[in-house]
Amino acid sequence: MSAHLLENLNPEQLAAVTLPHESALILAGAGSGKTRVLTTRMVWLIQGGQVSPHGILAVTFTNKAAKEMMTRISAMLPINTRGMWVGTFHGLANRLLRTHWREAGLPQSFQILDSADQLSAIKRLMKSMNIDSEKYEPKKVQRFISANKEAGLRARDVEAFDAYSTRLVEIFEAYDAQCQREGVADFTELLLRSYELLLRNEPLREHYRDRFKHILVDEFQDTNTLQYRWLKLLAGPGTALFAVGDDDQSIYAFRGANTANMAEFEREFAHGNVIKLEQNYRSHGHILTAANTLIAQNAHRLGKNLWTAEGEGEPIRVYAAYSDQDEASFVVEEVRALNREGINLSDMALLYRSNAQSRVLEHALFSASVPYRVYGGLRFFERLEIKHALAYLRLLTNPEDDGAFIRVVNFPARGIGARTLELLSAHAAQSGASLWQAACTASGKVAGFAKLIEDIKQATRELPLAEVIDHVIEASGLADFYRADKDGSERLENLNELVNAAALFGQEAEEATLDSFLAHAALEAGEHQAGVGLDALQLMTVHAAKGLEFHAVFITGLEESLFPHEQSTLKGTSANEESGLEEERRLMYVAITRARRRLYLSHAQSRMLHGQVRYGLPSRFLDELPQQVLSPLNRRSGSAQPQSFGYAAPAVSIGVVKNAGNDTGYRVGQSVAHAKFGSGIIIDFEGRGADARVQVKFRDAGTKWLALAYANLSIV
DNA sequence: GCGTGACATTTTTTT
DNA sequence: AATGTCACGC
Repeated sequence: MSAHLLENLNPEQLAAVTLPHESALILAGAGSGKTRVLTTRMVWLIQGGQVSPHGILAVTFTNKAAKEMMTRISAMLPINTRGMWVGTFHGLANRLLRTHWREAGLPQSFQILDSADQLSAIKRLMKSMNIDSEKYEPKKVQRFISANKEAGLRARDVEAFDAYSTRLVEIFEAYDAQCQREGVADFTELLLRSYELLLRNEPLREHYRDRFKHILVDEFQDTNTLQYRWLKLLAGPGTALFAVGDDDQSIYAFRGANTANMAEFEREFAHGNVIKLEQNYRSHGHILTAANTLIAQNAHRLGKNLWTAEGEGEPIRVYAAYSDQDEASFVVEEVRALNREGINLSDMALLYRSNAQSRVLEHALFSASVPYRVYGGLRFFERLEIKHALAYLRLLTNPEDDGAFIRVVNFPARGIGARTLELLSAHAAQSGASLWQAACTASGKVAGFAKLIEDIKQATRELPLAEVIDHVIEASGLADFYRADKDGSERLENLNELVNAAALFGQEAEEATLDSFLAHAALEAGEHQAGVGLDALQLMTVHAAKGLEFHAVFITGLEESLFPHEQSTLKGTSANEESGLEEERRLMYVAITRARRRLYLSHAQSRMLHGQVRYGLPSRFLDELPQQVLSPLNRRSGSAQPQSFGYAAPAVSIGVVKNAGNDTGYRVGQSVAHAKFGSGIIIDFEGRGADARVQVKFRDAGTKWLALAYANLSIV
């Protein structure tokens, strides 16, 4: 074994990498070398002859993480890594189902529905069941179905307690039946179906249990109930489960991630075999102190404190802006200054809680000609024109796919409207056939469509993948449609890009069939964006920043109801409120720990939200940080603007400033303090003189109307 | 069957 | 503000 493999590992990392063949839980803090430990262990196991690449299963959450893992392993190991099962939960589940489709009760060419496909399938189903979509919102139905499947439950396992939930369960059941009929599986179905397959098929289960001597899981804190069960089922008595995670970075509870899995795993598998990686190699001292102090205020933790051998570094800069625009221009100036000092734009990140906040920031960056790149948003395979092209392809390989049929039967327009389709689906339902089968016996325009698909099928029979797609785009009329559309050139380019993607896939994939390409498109909606090489400022939500690091990080919009987000704490029971706030705090923790050297925190007194000016109080998270590592920034000197934190008139740009009478000295947007209710901000007023009343939004006491004559508000 | 305007609806996101 | 959804009229 090459000796340098284990060089430069600290004692804890070394212990984790060289653990014997036992299950273990690795609590790996932010920046503690988690991925390195994971990949080094795999290489160590293989090089030491303890296991063949064939006997390893490694699971991640994102394709990016899986790819990263593979790249690192290939760099360390000169062997063929093909036989290794490294991938996302969904990717691996798909692999199982493709191999054992018959046993799993699926057609060989089953197709994968992404969330949007799933939603339209639900809408279609509800229409056919005559269900009022006002009373049962399709999105809620989708959440209901997904949440149950993620908990490992089928419709028959769900207990209904009233008329409403009874109906929901009925829809759930009908939805699964429809998917089965059409030969499609949604994301969660991949997991649930492969779980059930292994559960019921003992020989198969034993085969895989025997095969996988080591199962390694990344980002374990993000697993949901079903994923954990899936892992437990695959792990036999001779399997060592190696789970790496950080409960403090669990930020996906809102979509089913179950933090309790970590504690449960410790009890069920690790049996005290727990290693904590607490040395942080990323951030300077003050930044870590801030992160540690903040997260210590969460009650539900496994407990862990990061430390660094680096110095304290610079203080954390806090900027109180008058408005969102002021905040944006502050960021622009700082970014430019740092860039002049030699920091690459790509080594700086601009983070926000929700996507809607990027607009103002983008505008300011654009006006100042600072190159930037926004992550998130519409992914390549989710674009409309791509979805259409893929639907044609799906129909070719799986004619039972009614969702694909509906999507393309009249796009581009062929004069097949709602009425015609209604008749067709009634006809199909009557004879228990798919829309495609019904179309084959139809006449008129529908028959023309059926012939078109048949012709394409004939013409592409012998063609390689990329040419199939090229032919489909032309023959379907998609290309002509976008050529005729004056705004269609970008969409045409994307369709071209799809052909390129297929060509690339043909070169790289083990088997470049149409089915595998379609699965690839559904499972890896990936970062197909151009301009990666350019030096540009990185804009993204805090969620999207997890796993990344930057020299300088700006966390913007640190205001109550924005971050922590009001939706996260408002609804539900007090227990939900508590856990919601804790998740927001973990989110803030993730944001802070992205920074290596420099961290900026900013909040704005006023902000445009939903087309209205809103006044917000500074986030409670700012108060929860140790004040000695913070350095409040004032507006650059020489400015005509007032300089203190809260005591300032809103910037001119936010519109009309109401004055509560010219004699009171109070105005909308002003920070005030009340003896009993604490600090707050004035959001409205009425009356004048002795009758004047103001509406104050208090940090902790809610929103109240107060008479100025009695309230004795002090200006903060 | 198709285009247009009124209307609601705004967290976070991967697969 | 901006975007998507839906009903209505041609």
